[in-house]
Amino acid sequence: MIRDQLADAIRSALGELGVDAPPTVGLERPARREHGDWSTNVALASAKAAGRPPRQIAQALAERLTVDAPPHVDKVEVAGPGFVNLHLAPTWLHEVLRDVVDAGVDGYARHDVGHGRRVQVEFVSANPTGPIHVGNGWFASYGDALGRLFERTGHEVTREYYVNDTGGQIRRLGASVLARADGEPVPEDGYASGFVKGLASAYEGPHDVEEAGRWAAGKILGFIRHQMEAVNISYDEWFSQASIEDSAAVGETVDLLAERGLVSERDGALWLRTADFGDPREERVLRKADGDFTYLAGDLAYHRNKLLIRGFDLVVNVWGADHHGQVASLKAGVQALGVAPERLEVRLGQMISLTSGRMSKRAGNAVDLDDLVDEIGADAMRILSLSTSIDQPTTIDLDRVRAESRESPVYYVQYAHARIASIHRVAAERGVARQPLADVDLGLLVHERELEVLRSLSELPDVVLVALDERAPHKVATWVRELADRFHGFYHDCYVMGDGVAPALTQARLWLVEATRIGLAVGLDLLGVSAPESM
RNA sequence: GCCCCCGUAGCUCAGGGGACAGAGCGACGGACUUCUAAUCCGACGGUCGCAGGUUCGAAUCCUGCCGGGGGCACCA
Repeated sequence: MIRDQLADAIRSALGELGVDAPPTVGLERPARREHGDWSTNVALASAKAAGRPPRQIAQALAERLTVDAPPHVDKVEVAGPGFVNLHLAPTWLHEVLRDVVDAGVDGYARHDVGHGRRVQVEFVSANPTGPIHVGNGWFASYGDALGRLFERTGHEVTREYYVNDTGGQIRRLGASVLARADGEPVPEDGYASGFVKGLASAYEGPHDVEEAGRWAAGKILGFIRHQMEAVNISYDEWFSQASIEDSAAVGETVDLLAERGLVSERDGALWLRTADFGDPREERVLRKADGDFTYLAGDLAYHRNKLLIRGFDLVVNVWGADHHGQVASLKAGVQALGVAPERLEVRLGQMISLTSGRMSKRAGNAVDLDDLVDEIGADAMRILSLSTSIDQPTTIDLDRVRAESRESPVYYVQYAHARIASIHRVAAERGVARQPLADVDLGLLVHERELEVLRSLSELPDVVLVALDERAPHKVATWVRELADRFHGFYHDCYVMGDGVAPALTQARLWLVEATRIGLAVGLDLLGVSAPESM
């Protein structure tokens, strides 16, 4: 990789100058073209320790790198307070093209930082009391895309939906179904949605809230699964909460905590001491005075199952910010079970609301995910939800989303892919076969539009790693848009085939186009968006 | 009261120590006899909420304040 070569060269040049290099040599791609292809701030960073002015170090470094130039470097300049800017010959980008083509869709920007570690991503996990809504869909895209990033970086991923199929929730659902079936109004705390009403008319089981609730939850879950598949999401596991709570798992988990000497009884309740594990509260209740376990106890049993029984190396829970209050006690409880804290991550997504107000099933102002998908399509929905950080509270203006759906950024990117497919088709029609890459003169690719495309492609491996580290799949969306942007510019200014394009240039450009196709395909796949051959 | 997130162009958002702050949409003006105009090009548009601080350098980090959202149960 070019960066390593440059970093090594800089490090050894600094050594010859008697300057201690910082542990990592800061090398970045400047935002401005005139600042070169790569730029280093080592002179600025090491000035203080070296006791020399940064520009003086930069000057000496630039001279060394000019005399003993690393591969592709053809001009070195000192700029600003002490940056050393490296201007590279286009050959470095031609190597990028080869890297992309050699690796292909399967291999380019694939990393093995995970070393096969088993990661579970749990997301959505909305109660099966009705179809999931657009807000849930936002986190669904996020969780799935995060899983894709983990997969591409050498992790083994399990996508999981935790199904609340137990307790009061289910009884309220059952009571709502029975009330509807009897033609009575649903209870105050019930579910009055049209979906439940529709289910009720089909219910033929016994007049029992538990039975009716379980039946309805199963039906609803089937629908949720369908909603998820409609946005290209497939779960590996639908984990039943009842399977935890109806088993001895909760009691066992509490016993385990007791064995560790962290549990005490007071006022008829059982308390877990959590203060030592980063919880701002001293203690949390595990078993209420009425003998029932708390939600926390059940959740700890579930997480014991994830982390100690199934033994995932890393568990990532994607939650809405309205569950913020659960984080500290859960993390503390998991540590109390003896699990290293870094094995459990909770990503809180800020609230998604509609211009008409916060979405709520109870309030009845939620818009079902599948309704929006029917209108704008799954790909537009995914790009829309994956274009912004989950730290950003989002307000969706549905009228606007509908109105703008035809101009969705997704089409911009997909169109680039379709154009490429079209070029390949036309080339085949005209009998223009691509020669083996080794026989093609990539040195002909010197147009600024061509180089811009290649610069974007060179960034993808870094983008993937940063997106992974920051759990920020939207960075992939930003990148893929930029690649498409540069490709459209190339497409406009640089004909691949046609009058006045020499056969050798056609060959080089066909490979550039192919490399772009690979980049777009990788980026779109990471987002779970389709890459059409034509539009 | 305490905790988390956010405040960047008219709107929706990127950028989250680096050199003159970006994109889409909206509004303005151009470009199709070639591989898809779902495209391209140009111009317009900003006290990066406010005030201090750290730094060679702050939209970015720290502190305080203002504004918005969320959370602080023997509920799930």
